[in-house]
Amino acid sequence: MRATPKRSREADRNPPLLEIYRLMFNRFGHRDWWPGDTPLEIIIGAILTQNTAWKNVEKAIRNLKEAKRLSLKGLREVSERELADVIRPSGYFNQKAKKIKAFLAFLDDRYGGSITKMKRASLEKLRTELLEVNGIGPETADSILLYALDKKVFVVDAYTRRIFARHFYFDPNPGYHEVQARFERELPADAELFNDFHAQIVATGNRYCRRRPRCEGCPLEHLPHRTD
DNA sequence: GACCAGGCACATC
DNA sequence: GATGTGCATGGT
Repeated sequence: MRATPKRSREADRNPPLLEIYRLMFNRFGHRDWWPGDTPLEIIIGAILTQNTAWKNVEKAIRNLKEAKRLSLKGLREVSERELADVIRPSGYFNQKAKKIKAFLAFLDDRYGGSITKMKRASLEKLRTELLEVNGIGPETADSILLYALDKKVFVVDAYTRRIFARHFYFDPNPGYHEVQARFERELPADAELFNDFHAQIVATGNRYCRRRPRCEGCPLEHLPHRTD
């Protein structure tokens, strides 16, 4: 018999994940995510927000709209160079221009340039395909699947890992799949819940659980947490 | 002026 | 499999 790690005693007292959702929801209200009007805008936003403050993404999206490039046609016709210039405020603009172009090539190649057609494919098939697109990793793929294509996946981001590791749901620096699997196992399989829960986590993370946590006023302030 | 943000690919060990 | 590095703007 192996010695029980110290963490598990804390972990055993953790409220169920749904209770955490309720705490956040009571604090922030329904978040009405993703902040974007069309599936395409959501997909572009998911790429632009990689390791970037959303404020900067908003500027880049505004630029795209003003340049009339936030459409499949507009994005196909713009050069990678010009696209990079338009999305400059979002940072990593050369990389991200390449990534957007890679997504478009994928969409045109596999789904005849139709997001509607893409939507009809299965979650598993789409996830595998998206991960093969250069510049789309697990979080971006899952954000696209959940928020643009209405697929039932739980999106894990830096805040999800940080907040829930901090409150003993995981060891420090848990893997993406480990976290995702637990949320999907323990929560009711409900796309609307997955949608709003992730949004609540971002709201909480943005305000209270950045790399240097500011726990005062956090909806989870009263729960046990690591202090390192 | 340092630190950080809703990641990802690629190199190296 | 874990760990390190480049990518880059703009807010605190």
